[in-house]
Amino acid sequence: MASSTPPPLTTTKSYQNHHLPHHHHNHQTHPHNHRQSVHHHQWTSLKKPPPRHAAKPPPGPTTTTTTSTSTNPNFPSLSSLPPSTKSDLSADFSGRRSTRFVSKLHFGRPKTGFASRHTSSAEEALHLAIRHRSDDNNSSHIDSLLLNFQHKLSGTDDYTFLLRELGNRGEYSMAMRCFDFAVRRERRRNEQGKLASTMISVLGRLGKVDLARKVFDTAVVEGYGNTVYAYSALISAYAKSGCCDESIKVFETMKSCNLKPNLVTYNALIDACGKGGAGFDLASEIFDEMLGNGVQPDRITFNSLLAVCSGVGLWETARNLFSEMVYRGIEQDIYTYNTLLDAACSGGQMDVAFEIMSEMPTKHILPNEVTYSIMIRGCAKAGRLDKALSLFNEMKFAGINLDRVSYNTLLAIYASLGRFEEALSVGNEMESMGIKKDVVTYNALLDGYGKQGKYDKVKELFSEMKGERLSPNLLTYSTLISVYSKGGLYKDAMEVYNEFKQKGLKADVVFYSKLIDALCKKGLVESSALLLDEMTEKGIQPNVVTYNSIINAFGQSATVECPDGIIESLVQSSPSVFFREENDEDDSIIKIFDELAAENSCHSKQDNRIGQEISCILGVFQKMHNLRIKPNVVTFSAILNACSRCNSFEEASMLLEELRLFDNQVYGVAHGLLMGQRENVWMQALSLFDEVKQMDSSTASAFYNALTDMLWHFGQRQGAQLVVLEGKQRHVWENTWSDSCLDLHLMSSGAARAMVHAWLLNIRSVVFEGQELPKLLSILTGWGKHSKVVGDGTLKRAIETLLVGMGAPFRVAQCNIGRFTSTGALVTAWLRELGTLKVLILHDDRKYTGTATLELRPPFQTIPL
DNA sequence: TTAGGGTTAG
Repeated sequence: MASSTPPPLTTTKSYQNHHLPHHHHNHQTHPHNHRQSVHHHQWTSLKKPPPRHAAKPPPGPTTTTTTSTSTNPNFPSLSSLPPSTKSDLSADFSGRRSTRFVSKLHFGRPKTGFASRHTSSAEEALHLAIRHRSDDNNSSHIDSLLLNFQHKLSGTDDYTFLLRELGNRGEYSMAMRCFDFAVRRERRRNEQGKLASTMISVLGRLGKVDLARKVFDTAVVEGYGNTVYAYSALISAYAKSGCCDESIKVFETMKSCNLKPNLVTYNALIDACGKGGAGFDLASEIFDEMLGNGVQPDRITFNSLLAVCSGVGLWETARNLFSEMVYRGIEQDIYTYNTLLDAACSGGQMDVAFEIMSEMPTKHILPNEVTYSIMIRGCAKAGRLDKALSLFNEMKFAGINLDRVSYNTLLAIYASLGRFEEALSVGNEMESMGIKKDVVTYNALLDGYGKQGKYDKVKELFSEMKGERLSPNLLTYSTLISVYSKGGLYKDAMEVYNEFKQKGLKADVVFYSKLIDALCKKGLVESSALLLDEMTEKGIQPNVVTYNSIINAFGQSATVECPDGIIESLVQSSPSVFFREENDEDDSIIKIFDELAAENSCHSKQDNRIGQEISCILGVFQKMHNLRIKPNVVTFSAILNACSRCNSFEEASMLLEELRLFDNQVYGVAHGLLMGQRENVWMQALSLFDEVKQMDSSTASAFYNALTDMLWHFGQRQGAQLVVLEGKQRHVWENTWSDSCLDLHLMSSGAARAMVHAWLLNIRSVVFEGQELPKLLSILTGWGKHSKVVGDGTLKRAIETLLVGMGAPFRVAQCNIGRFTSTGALVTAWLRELGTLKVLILHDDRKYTGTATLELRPPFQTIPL
């Protein structure tokens, strides 16, 4: 799979990992083969090595460089784990689906399971503090309460109990007052230090990392903060807020103060890698450093490493880590299993996930509500909604109560399907169980109704939410702004945006990406480019999602030149170094909405903005490359979709050819198939298809849809059919066909049309083998690829045209306008007609004959669309 | 010091 063409214009190697073959070293002297004693249990060294050692040759080198194996023979470095993926493609192409980490964290998880040595007076004080809390955020009553109790409370244990319990109830300002009170009355530094670490930990748990930092800084200045505990607590606080860089800075400071990091410190750091999305390499380095310093990893270390894998989509690595745990005699717990399951689910390995889940009871670890949430979400993402819903029943049957997350998950599934009655009834059940709807619940409903264009309902829910005194958050606002923009309700979008600003909330990359996407979908590339500038100036780096949205906007119509300035601004190589101060005059979002709302009201010709040449994509791609934003499979699909919207074969083929310089495997396949060089690229194509199969079903089907659409569009119809059959064979679309039914829903029109031909040919061979066809034959189109959009019958119309053009006897079913039916007898008769085979067999317009000549098939063979 | 939910690209 090595590239025949070197990447261009580049000093970095960011694309080369697409081409690197794996190094299968066969070193007999690999450290794994020489493991001897194991620190946990003597007997583990007698056990068989884990299957990976038996089944695979010793793994090749990885990126980390370390000498820890020599300093710690008990615990080899993780760099001896097998490669994280067998893929020849880079992990970037397959991509992690989420680019936001911080908001995925949920703060306020109560601290449980610690043995507290507090007195009953402390409990009494807590109950009084809670009972008398006021709604207006005024926590001053706790001061007098503490004064009353100070003689009954017996030292640090009581105060740390109060801090933790107030923290568990979200009462951080009361906790802060309690902390100030306790520190003031304490003279012993080490006791003050304990209070400070507890306070930092409590604040970190609640996501108040800036406040935690203040407590820490004060503690250091006042001479009781320079402890491993305080540093570890601060590292953990940054970890919980997803601030990996900050965690590492604190860690470095800690070392420069000659404090020796311990197991908790290292675990918190690895946790920070997971939550901050730092990638496995960094976590692995920290792990190695830990070993080098003689700190032995434990269950939590491995659980946190697993979480890193799950976050960045390294399923294979997660599996290997799990084996490593077993091999090392480190016991697994429910966290281990849930995290492993999460890694499997996000790696699209649902079957494996179910297998793992079924093994849990044999290890005496019973699935809990977290396990079920993970599995349900995995099923839902993989498009197995029936399975997701049945898991809820299984869960109830197993006597596991649905909690807030489970209810919200279930509700979100229904809302995303537009099944609002069921969504609302889940909401009611949830409330009847004493769980109030929260921001997440409302965000799911707003998104669901918004996607269906039910704007009145959106407005109603938004005010209902505020009526419940729930505070809309960043996601609420970005959902609403995107919904309104896509619906062309720019005035509403602007109002929501103003409210968002008044709240003092800060936009992030997802906020901008979502808005850019919405504007791109309206063909407003110019405005999108403006926003791209603005976000960069604000110090918010666009990511692959942002650019994918922009790429999607190209080729919407191939008639208009790129407006002056757009490309320059999209492609300019150096983003502004100076961050802009925020003020309204400078706010592009307001300007844009203002203008659009005005145009809207005088019915201006906004559609004229649509239409960019797809050759511009090359510039955008180059810009991504310069910014080291790695294109992924969605970028690929977006580019192919742009090609399908372009009528110029030359432009499309040139674009793909140029893109080969960036990634020869991926774009080489697309280009080769387009040019009719099937024999040359088919092996590469098959391995690309195998890679895509590893992704979740919607990503995979988007890939096949885009590729077949493009091939069909440019007349490479036999090629399109071969591709679509590969997709079918890999179960990209579920239950595609039987002798009696062809299900085309979730397919693009190109994929669907190629599939109809293939299915009819298959049926024909059934007939010619002398078998009888079923009495009734159906072709289902659903609502096409955008099946969530009510009333979008593009696919249905394309299939109808195709069937009529072939003279096939299928007709729209009376009871279901998305279904074409015919009788077996009629279809048999038609298939036996002389001319039928000819219209069924697809041809390619272009065949590559080894030289640069094109072989065009004669026009009389043309099959009508 | 460890696990699950909301958002973006198709």
